[in-house]
Amino acid sequence: MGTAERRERQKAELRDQILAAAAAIIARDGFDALTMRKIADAIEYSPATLYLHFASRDEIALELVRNGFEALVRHMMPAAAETDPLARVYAIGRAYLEFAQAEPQTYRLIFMEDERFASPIMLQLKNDASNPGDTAIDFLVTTVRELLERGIFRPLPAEMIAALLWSSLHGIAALKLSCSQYPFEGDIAAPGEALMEILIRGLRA
Amino acid sequence: MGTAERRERQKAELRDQILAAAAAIIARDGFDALTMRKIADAIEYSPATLYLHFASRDEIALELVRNGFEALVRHMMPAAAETDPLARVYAIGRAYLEFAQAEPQTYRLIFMEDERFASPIMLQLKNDASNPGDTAIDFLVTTVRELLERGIFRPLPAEMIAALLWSSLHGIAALKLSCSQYPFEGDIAAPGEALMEILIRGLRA
DNA sequence: GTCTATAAATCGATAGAC
DNA sequence: GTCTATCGATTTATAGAC
Repeated sequence: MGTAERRERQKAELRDQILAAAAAIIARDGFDALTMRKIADAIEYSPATLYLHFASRDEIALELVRNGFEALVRHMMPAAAETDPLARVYAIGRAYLEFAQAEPQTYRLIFMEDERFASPIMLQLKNDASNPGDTAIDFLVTTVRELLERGIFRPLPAEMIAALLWSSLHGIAALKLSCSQYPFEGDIAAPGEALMEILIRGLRA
Repeated sequence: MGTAERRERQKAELRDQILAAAAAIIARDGFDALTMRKIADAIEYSPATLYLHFASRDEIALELVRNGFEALVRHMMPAAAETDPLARVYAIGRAYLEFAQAEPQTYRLIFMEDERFASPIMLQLKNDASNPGDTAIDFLVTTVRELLERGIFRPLPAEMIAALLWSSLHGIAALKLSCSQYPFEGDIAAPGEALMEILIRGLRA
């Protein structure tokens, strides 16, 4: 445990502190409220110090999008463990909407903010086949494939079905976050359930 | 035609010029790029002049949201004229997605930007029964009612069905605008069509 | 490493001359 | 009615002292 290691560790710790403070600011006041000064105040360092760990505000934001996306995937993990594929679709959808409501600013940051931040993650999702099953959309595609193989769903492209299921749920979540009073008042779990029922009925063989 | 009338007219004209310039800026660079200075430059007046017609930047934004929403409704009018109710649902959905793609920044401004701007419009939509059939969501609710009365759709609350149809289409549009490459590459008309088919199949009696 | 101090830019909005 | 001039606050990011 030399001096170098301790320094490395402390540096990483401060980096994490920065990210945690930034995440807290976004969670409380939204992405636009994220400024270097506020982060610096929160961790009780000077703004200049932040630039020793991140090149710019955008770099912090991008890291937060990555972390946020991981949190979303983590939140959906239990649902992906459900054995019955049809029940799994429901469970995944429920978990997805739960996350959107529980961490609205994180959800917003990932999917509704600047395309500059969301796109890199999404494109990685599209191109990176290194961790099949570990990404959110793969949960859905895999499950849809299972339902297709069992003849429960009509023969349609699995990726298309998954994309439509996803985007439909996103529609509810996004509308709720952009206009909390209409057309969905209160919790979106019920409309989410109704939507999934309709969609799955429409997809059945 | 006295002097007073001319002055009134000229004042109204300048007001329209301001709104048009603001709309152009948003269409080109998005809502965040809308600043009083840029508007002033565009119409070749000083920033101070803007405050003779609008109290604040927010007031201009709110007016643009109103205008944008009207443009959306106008774009959907032809679809609402379709006689067959089932074909009308498709036509309304198509027109909706068309608008989102044709005027992405307007769509964004209405539904995906600050809730402060969207909500007043949406709440008006919710509470104002003065112009039934003249608002976008009413196009859909009325059509759904027709399909319910004819026994084509299963007996579910018309408002709920309409809200789910709308939010599902919004999901495609919003995802496209926030992440243009994934999961919907290119035009969203095809996935929109596929989604509507699945939904309507799931809604059939 | 961390700070202070500050540059350089941008913003909304206003006061007061004309 | 319109302008000039500017206030006051905000931002990201950096230079240079310690």
